[in-house]
Amino acid sequence: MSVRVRFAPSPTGLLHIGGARTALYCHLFAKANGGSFILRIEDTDLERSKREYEEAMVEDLKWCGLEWHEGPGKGGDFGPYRQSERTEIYKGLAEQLVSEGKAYPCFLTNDELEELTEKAKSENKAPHIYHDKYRDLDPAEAQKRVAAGETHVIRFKNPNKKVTFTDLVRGEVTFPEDMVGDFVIMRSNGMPVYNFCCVIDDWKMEMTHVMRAEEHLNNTVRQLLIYEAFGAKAPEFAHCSLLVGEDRQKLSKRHGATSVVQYKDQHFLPQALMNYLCLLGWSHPEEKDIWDLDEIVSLFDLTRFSKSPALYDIEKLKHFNGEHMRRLSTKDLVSYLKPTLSENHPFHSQSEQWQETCLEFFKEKINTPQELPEHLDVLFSTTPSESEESKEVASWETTPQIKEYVTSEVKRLADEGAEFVSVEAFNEMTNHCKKELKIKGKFLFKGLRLALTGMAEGPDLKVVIPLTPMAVMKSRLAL
RNA sequence: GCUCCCAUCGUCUAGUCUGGUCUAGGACACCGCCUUUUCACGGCGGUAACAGGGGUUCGAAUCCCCUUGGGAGUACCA
Repeated sequence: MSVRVRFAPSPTGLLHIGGARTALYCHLFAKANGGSFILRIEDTDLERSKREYEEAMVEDLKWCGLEWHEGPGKGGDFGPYRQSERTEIYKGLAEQLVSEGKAYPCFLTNDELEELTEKAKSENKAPHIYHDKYRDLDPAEAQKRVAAGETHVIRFKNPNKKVTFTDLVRGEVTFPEDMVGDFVIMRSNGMPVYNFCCVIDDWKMEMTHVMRAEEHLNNTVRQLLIYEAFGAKAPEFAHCSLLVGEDRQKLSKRHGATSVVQYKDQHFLPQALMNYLCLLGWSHPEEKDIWDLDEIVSLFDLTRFSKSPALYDIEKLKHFNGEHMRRLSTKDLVSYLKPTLSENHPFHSQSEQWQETCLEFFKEKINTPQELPEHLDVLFSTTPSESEESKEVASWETTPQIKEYVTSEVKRLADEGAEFVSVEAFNEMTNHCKKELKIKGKFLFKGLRLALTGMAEGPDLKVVIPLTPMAVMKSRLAL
């Protein structure tokens, strides 16, 4: 039987970094095994689920490069893929359980429920211990009350047995018999509850593996019980570690930028995000750290998962982004970085050739597009630096000599129609200062730098000067 | 409270299953040196970890137990 795994988000918000990682693992696992990756929308929470969130998630997933084989809008043999469109299936199956005596209607009101929970707590017992009041109500009587339209939920009649299963990343896990009690499977509004519809769908959609985050580990006991009630074969489970923030708590909005779309908006490279996320809980067999997804699919397997939670660190993500950016071809590099610059940035008015040379040079100095503009200042800024160092260089008696000379030289070149000061021209200036003005060492180079760029430090002048537009040069020299 | 999970540098991790080759390896960050007119890049190097305690064993980061610590769950959220 071929592998089938699903990513099943709830459209109650934007795609989260943690969700993206889970989706990535599912995608990779399916691909590594020649199986199918399915997208299923878990929108049974009517109040919180929004179609716009679903649409945004689809977009973000696509941006991540995680394509799926079956899902809403895409089709497949096991649809519909939106739980809100499958309520009849759940309803029928819930009724089946009731008729088999494996589930029962419960008429507890919210107030009663709360009271019972408080009572259990005050007695230091599990909160759910008294929720089974209607467990043994005569089925005929229950049926009558349901038919009369009395508000009710459907509870699962827990056989109260110890549950053991083998998790693909955690090994054997055992839960005690009294862990969950008679839990709700159908809400009073007729919608199923997560643990119920999740099982139905994984079963009916013939999932072979369920990969999800550790927060769901405890849910597995309920789900296993339901599979058993239907006599259905449960899929294999793999619970991967949680992603945590600085405070070691589950990563959430309050930890800052945790939505995928924020990284998209900040122009991170999706391949860098995926690469980094993948390594947060999974390790490459040869400890390689920079790669594209398709380079590791054949290597991807469940045995290399870490069991402990991983801390999400944006600084390291930036490093990954830098590495991936440097792997881009010149053409891709330009089309990646160019749109990140503001529309009126002087970069855009330069030639294609110039842009390529420029970015090939500056890519070494940055990890993210945000860092680019400040580096570009050395080519475009006409505001001289006011740092201590600049003041010192300006105070040297050789500096005015250099400035006077290069000013006349640049003027001559400009008058001749040169658009840039070429490397050759720059070298000639340097030699002139050296031979005729007898200036050398740091007095020469720092003086030249200050005169030509207005700054005391920066990248190699031989690269920077030929890239500086003549108009900028003239402005700096007050020509 | 109860249940479950987890535990190697500040962080992500390799090594744990199949004890010895681990005076614990790599990466991010940090620091230093080299190169460079400067900064960056690069190269080289450095600081830094097996939570604690008991076992088992000739030998334990690796196996067992306890303690401690952290996390998750305990909903008519998923």
